[in-house]
Amino acid sequence: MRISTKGRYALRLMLDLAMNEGAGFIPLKAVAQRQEISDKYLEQIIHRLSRQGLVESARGAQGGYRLARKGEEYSVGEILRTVEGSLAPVSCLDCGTPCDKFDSCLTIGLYKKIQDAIDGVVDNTSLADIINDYRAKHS
Amino acid sequence: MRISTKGRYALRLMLDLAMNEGAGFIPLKAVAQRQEISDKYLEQIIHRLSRQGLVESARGAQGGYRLARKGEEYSVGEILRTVEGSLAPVSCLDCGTPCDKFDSCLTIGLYKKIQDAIDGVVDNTSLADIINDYRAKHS
DNA sequence: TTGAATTCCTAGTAAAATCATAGTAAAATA
DNA sequence: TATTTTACTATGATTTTACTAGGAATTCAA
Repeated sequence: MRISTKGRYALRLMLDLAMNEGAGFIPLKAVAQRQEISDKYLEQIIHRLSRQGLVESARGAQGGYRLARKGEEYSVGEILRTVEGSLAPVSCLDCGTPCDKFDSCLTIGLYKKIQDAIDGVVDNTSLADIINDYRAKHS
Repeated sequence: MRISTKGRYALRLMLDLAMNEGAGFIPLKAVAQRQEISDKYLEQIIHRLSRQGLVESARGAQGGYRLARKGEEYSVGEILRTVEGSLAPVSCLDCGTPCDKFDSCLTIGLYKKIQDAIDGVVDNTSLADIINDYRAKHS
């Protein structure tokens, strides 16, 4: 039930961009240094976020990335799903096409509840929420 | 965020034993056949459950396994943790010893919420709950 | 007492996933 | 034109997952 580094790095990356909102395009290397993450690995991760339109990019000198929207308009769930693929605890819940034993499956109800519980958190927490919580705690 | 086969098989195994409560010791092969799971793999899984006292075993002919308690006295969380080790979404939440960046970590609060959400489901669902829900739905 | 059934325990192993690293192409800027 | 930066693909190491194999120990029944 672990969130992979991909997901965790994506979150830290997006939070870093959110905290630097308004500073224009930020080169990925700067984020990588601040977050102490391999910049080449971060590159792969942000690539997905970029293709899905979660961040905007600018090539070349003075280029970099920035959020496409405001921090409060990103849910953690959207970010995690973009890089991790799915947060479902079992694959049957993934694509809507149930497995062949769906009707006789004792456990599917439990897994749905787990999924709903996770979704309830990640879909109702925004990047801004996280930053605000943190600032409130450290002031 | 997937529950591994180990966890899912353990659940099905325990549910199978729960549904056969009162039938004495049940050989693992019977469970394996009913659940269509490799009996050798199940053996490994139940071994952990057995060492932790979740099931009782009897060796030799007419031997097998049975629940150590009643179905309503097992939470799904206990079973999953026994075989999977931990349900925490990140390792920092595992052993209580926080990582070195704990205080400056923006995201730990989020991960705690996710963990609490998952725990809220699995620690408040018993084997008997699952069976009752299923029977209610299929009557 | 022998044989069958069954748990107990340890190793090994193939495939998949994870976590990167490397290198090159393309674009933008100064 | 040189430098900076993203875009994209390929590759590799390590770890985890999901099993498989085999034999020892135990129990029961004939």
